[in-house]
Amino acid sequence: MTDTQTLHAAFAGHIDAALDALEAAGTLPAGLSRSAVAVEPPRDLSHGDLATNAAMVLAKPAGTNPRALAEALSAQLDKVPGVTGAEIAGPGFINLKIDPAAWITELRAIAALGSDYGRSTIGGGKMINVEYVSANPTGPMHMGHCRGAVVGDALATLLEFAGHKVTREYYVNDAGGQVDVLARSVHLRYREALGEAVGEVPDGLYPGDYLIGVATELASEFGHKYAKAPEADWLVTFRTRAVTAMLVMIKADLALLGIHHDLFSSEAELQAAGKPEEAEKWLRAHDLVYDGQLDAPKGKTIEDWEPVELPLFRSTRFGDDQDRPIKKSDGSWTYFGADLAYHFQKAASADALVDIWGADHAGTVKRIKAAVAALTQGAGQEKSFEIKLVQMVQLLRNGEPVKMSKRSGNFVTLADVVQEVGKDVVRFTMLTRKPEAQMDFDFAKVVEASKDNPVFYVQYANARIASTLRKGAEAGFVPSGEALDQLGAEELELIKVAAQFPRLVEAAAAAREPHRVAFYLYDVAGAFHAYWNVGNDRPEKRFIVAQDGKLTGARLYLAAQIGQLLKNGLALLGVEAVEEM
RNA sequence: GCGCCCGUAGCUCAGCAGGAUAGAGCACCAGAUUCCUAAUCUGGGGGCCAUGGGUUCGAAUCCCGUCGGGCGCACCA
Repeated sequence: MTDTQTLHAAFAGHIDAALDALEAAGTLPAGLSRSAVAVEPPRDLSHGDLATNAAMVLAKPAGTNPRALAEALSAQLDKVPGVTGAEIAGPGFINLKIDPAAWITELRAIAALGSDYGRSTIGGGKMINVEYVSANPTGPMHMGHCRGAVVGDALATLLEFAGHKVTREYYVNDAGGQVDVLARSVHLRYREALGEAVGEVPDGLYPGDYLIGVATELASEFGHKYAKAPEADWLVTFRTRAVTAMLVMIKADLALLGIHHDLFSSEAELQAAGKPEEAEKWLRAHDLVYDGQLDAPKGKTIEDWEPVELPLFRSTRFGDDQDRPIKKSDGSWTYFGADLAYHFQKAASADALVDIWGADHAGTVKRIKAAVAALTQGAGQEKSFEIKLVQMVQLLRNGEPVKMSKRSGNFVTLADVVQEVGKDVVRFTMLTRKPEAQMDFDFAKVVEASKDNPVFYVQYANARIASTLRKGAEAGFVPSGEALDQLGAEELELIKVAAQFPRLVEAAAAAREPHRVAFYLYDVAGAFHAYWNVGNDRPEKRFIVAQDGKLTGARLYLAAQIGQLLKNGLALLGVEAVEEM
């Protein structure tokens, strides 16, 4: 870390100091929360370079009116070095005009910090566990998993950049009924590999071809040993081998998107270690688990419904419709029963948990949060546990829905999509909308419109910069910070957009919203392209002005720093910063 | 029936934990290439922010109702 400070950090400090001064003078009551205070460029740039809402957000808790507080605060801010004017406007905004030299300083900060420009310490080294993907290990990744995978991955990177220690975790559901189905499906393919005519894959088994590989391996390894053997003889072996094979495939699929987890946690191992029993014991001792009967399900009729006594978690106390079983009638753990123990275990090695879930699991949020909160508090830990729901992606081809059913084997794999439209397009498309809104992903449109895809707009800006630097170098010009005072108003506008990056990173990380980074980069690219085109009409505004080496050096320096910014931003999204297109 | 999410321009979507005259892309119209990649840029038309109330100095943003769309509501995962 260097002691180079960004403009954003400096002004956050200035506002803080000014508020301290008001507190000392008795103008402002001490101890008010300043978390809502923001310094940002005003929407209308004619209002100034920076604006703060401090007077407005603090007026109410301070028991005064915004204008009066703004008067006092602007008097303080007027004294800050580098501020050339502080004006009160509208309902109580304070608009600051800044010495243009400050923008040049910011440009130098980008150069000094390089790939660390925008990196923040607001995370304070807090350890956050981000769990995402966690698809069942029963087949390859399909498009339904894609959005959560990309959002989770980008969020993890963003949190790291904002000063957190991050663990990227994948929870492997290798203990439920679906992996037994997987084992049986592989057994069928195993018999097939041994030459048996198995016919069509029966209903209830996974029909996909992707099981043939592992089945063939098992056939050559074990021969006919298990062909006629009772299930009990081979189930565990086949299940273990199949899950391992599926995970290899899943990891390869994720790698296509540039996604790599730090940790794969096994549900089966968790259960073998007795973690759910420990959790149950504690919950029973605190009257959060009891033996009881469930009501018949509502909204659905089930023919063979029978009331059974099960261990139930009192989730109705936490707003759930119904208490929820942690064990099945055969004594095995429900998904929920194992999951609460899993999250409790995760919480022991992290300060905060973030889960990325598909919206189809929304109904289980209340119970798991309640159970985990009870367990962690019981253990004397207050752990934040957030669940971010990612809405469904409706996959279309020419406006027609594409079926995504793992059962039928007729699903669109993630690998197919990445192959068809490219990793960067997939990632950027998934990240240019907020995750809680549903989205359509139409192949035809995405492929056809790929030339207009925003990702190329951003990448093109970076490629143009790279190209300019190359051309400059050919002509004997290199970026130089020597004559930056020659940069004019148009160049400063570009730097102002760039200077928002540190603030944006912090806001996006705090809100757990990586999509803001994508939209911001689009703005930066837009500002760059706009500036570039000024040079079309006015050759003296081009980056390379052959007869003026000093000016060219300064412009190339600017270009290089905008390029650095784009690289830093694209890295957060996991999108390549290509240098040539 | 109940719970969660969404409803902003013709289409696809932003709108940063209420704030200064609602934004962008696509599409449409009118322009800009003796130029460092036009995969770009400049300008224009187009919105009772689904709807009805409420909270307050101030609401697309917060709260409640209604309508519309999605997801979920088994000891599945």
